[in-house]
Order: sequence, then structure tokens, then C-alpha cells
Amino acid sequence: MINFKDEIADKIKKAISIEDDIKNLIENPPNKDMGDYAFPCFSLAKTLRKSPMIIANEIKDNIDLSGDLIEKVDVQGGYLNFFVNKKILINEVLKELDEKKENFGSSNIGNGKNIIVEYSSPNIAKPFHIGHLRTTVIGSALYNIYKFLGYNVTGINHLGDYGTQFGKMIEGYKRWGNEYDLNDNPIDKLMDIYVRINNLCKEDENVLEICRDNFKKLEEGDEYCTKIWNKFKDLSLKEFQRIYDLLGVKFDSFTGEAFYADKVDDVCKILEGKGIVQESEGAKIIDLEDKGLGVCMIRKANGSSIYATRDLATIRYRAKTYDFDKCLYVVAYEQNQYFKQIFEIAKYLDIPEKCVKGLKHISYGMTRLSTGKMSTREGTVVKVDELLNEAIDRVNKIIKEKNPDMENREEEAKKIGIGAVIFNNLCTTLVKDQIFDWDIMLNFNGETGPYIQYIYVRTKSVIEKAGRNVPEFSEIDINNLTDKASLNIIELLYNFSDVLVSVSEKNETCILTRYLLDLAKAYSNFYNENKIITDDEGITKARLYLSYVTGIVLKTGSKLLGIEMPDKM
RNA sequence: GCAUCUAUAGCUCAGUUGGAUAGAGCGCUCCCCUCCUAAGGGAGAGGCCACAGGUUCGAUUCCUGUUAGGUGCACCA
Repeated sequence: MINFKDEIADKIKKAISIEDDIKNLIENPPNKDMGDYAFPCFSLAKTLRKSPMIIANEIKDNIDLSGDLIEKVDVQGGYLNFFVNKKILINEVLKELDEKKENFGSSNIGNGKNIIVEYSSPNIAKPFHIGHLRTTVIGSALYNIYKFLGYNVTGINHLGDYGTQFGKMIEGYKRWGNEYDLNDNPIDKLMDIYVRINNLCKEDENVLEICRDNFKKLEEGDEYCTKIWNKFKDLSLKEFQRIYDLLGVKFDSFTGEAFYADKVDDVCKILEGKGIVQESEGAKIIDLEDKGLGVCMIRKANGSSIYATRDLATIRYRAKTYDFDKCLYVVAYEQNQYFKQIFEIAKYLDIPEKCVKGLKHISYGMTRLSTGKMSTREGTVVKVDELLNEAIDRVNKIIKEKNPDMENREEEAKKIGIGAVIFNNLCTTLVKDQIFDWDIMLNFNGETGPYIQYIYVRTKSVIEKAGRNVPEFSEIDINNLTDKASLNIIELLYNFSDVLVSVSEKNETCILTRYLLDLAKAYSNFYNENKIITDDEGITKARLYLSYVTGIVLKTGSKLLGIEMPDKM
């Protein structure tokens, strides 16, 4: 597609023969009547020692508008406002859509680049609650989007399958395991055991010592401990997979922390070789106080490894195995400082510089209850499968009411309910906390996933109602799409690939969710303004075609977020 | 205590690396299904962009300070 910004920047440069970065100065006017692109001349005023108005007028007088890309240039205040040729714009967008269809918006900017996205990463033997939902859904969306942009992406579920907690679990299981039937609802039972042993540890320092020792045994490959640990892991993965299936989330690898346990010694040796490791109270630490990052422990006093060491081993392993250009950690902001620490230490791991630079913490806000923090012990956690099932139930009720004869009700209710939950988790700036509220999370009106689905279904049903096939691009007369409502849609469609690139640059999913809302609103406006099925064959074809392509982009964008489109609503 | 993040309509949030009149949704008041799905659309009310300074032709946006809240600071992950 023609890049209008590039073209305009080029023309401006020629008109005043300057080499500044013009393109980045170009912006969009607050409203469309003023123009499609605006060039503010204020920043040039200083260097050129002329008033912005004069500069704007000079550019206007000298600019070469041959070729019919630009229809008109206006000076308003210190702004130079450009009106692009709408017919060329419409033709460009529709032609591109005709060629690429579902791949419209995709690109090859990521070709040859490797990206790792680490997301979800729940602790095994613990419930999968709404605290884990955001990382899962955000990571999955980023995974899809990077892939769509041509990157070679590896999605990793870095399971929390290691650490003292398992020493505790093993001890608890040893003591009370025979009281529980782990075939039914195993995670709740394991959680129960964990709470019991944890309480005991608090009362009795000796028990805690035994637990730490169990973990040490596990690290050393003790047969009994490994066997129980494997059992916990299998049971947990089975449960988690059910949720991943519901959410449509996939991973390329499940190598959790345990996988790196035998790789920590090398890391410690390298770091000690750099002379940055100190001994303190029997433990080994790296002092990052001068960087304002506190100290980072890399080995406990009893010789056990700790998460930081395993994460560093992970970085080294991934650098070697995947040669990554970027490695994204989708983890809540509680661990901001921790990631700063290990990214700082990663500089000493003898890995390529591009890998060190590519380490990135995608930090997101916490999901909290209006009553305060969630607590497993107090039973205030909301489990993800409960949430998803409740979402589906509520949608089912609504469908029964509004559309009782609907086919595949269960299937569609699933798409809608889960779509609402996913959308809700992606639609605000990631760092902000969320208050969990059933009615907000499962709201189906207004700016929600179901709204976008509803508008999508509408694009489909209009075509169905028209009782004909989607027209061919060659049949479309562009003159029938120059009204305001149609143009508004076309302009949004034109921006789609820029939006995706922007998501990948900022790792902010809300850029895409907001965009889809805008597109859906624009279609809704178009639908209300314009009769689509009319007596005029040319108009009908053009409008049906616009409905069709809008549907494509709504579907593609939603799919990237992990949201499926229903056929009916 | 130190570090870090957040603060925009009654509520939940957008606001394009500083720009033209600060925008949505929910809720509230009206209006629109004999006509392509009302999970929709239209109109209206609602703002000292937390506060105070500074930088700038220009600040919701950048800097400093203040206030309020979140989070993190050694053998848990």
C-alpha cells in the first residue's frame, strides 16, 4: 500500500530542502474536516528564524503536488494540512484486502528475528486463579501478533515447578498424603496439604528445616522425592491444560525451572570468575547497591540454588538455543526490581550483546478484589475455570432470552463468554491494576468483546440477508464509498498494520483492543447512516463489500487477541 | 526509611515519542425496532487533566517538589 506519510514527508523535504526527520512530525488533525495529515511548522520556526505561518505558506507555495496523491494543502495557523486523494486511498485499501484477505495487516518486518515470549508460568500444585489469567492472555496475544508480523516466535510456559515450596509439599504429602484422594480435584487437595504444612513450618522451625532438606534431596535426584514431585507435576499440568484449551492458548515449550537446575553451577562459576560475587551470612550475593537495585542472592547458605540463579541459567540457555533478539517476560509488576537485577547481571553471562539488550519485562498490573488482596487461605481467590464457566453460563442465559432458536448455542456461548473475559484483560494499559468485579469482567454491553463480536456478526448477516455472494473487488465502483461513514471505515482499515506494529513496539495490547472498538463503532455508524441493501446495484455491491472487508479485519484482529468470532449472536 | 509505578467526567478507562475545541464506555435525562439483528444507534447533562512550581511560542503529556494509593527491598517464586 502507498504510505501517505512517507509521500508527504518527501514532498515537504523537497519543498524546503531540509533533511530533518519530517515524517515523525506529521500528525493527525483533531478532526477530519481539517485534513487527513497535518504538519506543524512550529519546530522549524527556530531553525529557519521565520514565523510558523510564513514557513507553512512557503511550503505550500513550493510543494510539488503533481501526481494525484494529494488533493489539497491548506494552511491553518502554523499547520499545513494535507487532504489525500480519497479515491486512491479507497482503492489502495480494498486492493490490498482483496489480495491478502485474512493476512491483511501481516508483514515481514520480523523476518529473521527470533523472539521468546514467556507467559502464564503458573506454580504447579497450586490453583490457577485470576492472578494467572492476565499473563496467560497477554502473552498469548503478543505471541500471535509477533508471529503475524513475521517474527520467529517461541512461546514458553516457564512452570514454577521448583523451590523450597516443593520440599514443603513433599513433607506434607509424606505426613498426610493417605488422607486425600488425589484422583478427584487434585489441586485443591494439594493446596490443602500445602496450607497445613506451611502452618506447621511457622510453628516449628525444625519442620521448616526438614522441608528445606527435602528440596535439597530433590535437587540431588533423590528417588522418592522425585517420584512425588513428578506426580504433582502431572496432575497439575492436566488441570492447567483444560484451561489453556478453553482459552485457546498454546505453548511451544513447557520447560520450567526444574529444567535449569543442573545449569546453575556454570552460571555461578562464570559470575564468580567476573569477581562480582560476594559472600554474606553464608550465602552468595551480588551487590547492585550502586545501581540502586539492592542485592541479589544467587546461592543460599545451604548451597541450594535460588530462582535468580535459575533465571540466569535460563537466559544463558535460551541465548544459546534460540539466539533470541528479544525475550519477553510477561510477569506482574511485583517483580519489577527483580527483573532489573537479573537483566543487569545478565551482562556478565558471556552471551551476545543483542540478547542482553533484548531482555524485556512486560510488567502488568495486579487483579485485586474490591475487598483487598486475594488469599488462597481465606478462600477469596477466584479460579479461572470458575470464571470462564460463569461467563459461559451468563451468555447462555442471554441467548436463551434473545435468540432462543439459535443453533450451536453452547459453542457460540463459549466464544462469547470467553471473548468477554479475554477482551476485558487486554483493553486497558497493562501496568494499571484491575479491580475484579464479576459484573465488570462479565459485562457484555458497551466497550467489550461481545460488542465487537456483535458488530462482526452484523457484517456477516447483512451479506446473508442480501442473498448473494460477496461481490468481487473488480465489481466495486469506488465512487460509491466516498461518503463520510464509509471513508471513516476505510481510513481505519488503512491503519491496521500500523496498529499491529505499534503493539509490538510498545507491547501494549490495548492499542489493538481500542482500534477494534473504533472500527466496530465506525461500522455501526456506517450501518445506521447507510442503507446497505438498496435498489441501486452499484451501491449495494460497494456497501456489501465494505461490510465484508470490515468483517475480515474485525475477525483477524480479534483472533490475534485470542478471541474467536461467533457466526450468530 | 530507600526504590519504583499510578493519579484525566459520579464510576471504568483512552488520549498517537509536547500541538488546533481533552475523548469513549457504564450510570443518569430524553429519543429511535410495520424498514439490513436494540448485545445496537442518536441527542443532552457531567472536567482546576491530584496539587504547587519550572522548561517552552505552546504542557494532560517533559523536569522538580508535595499529597494520596499500589508494589518491591536476603535464604519464598
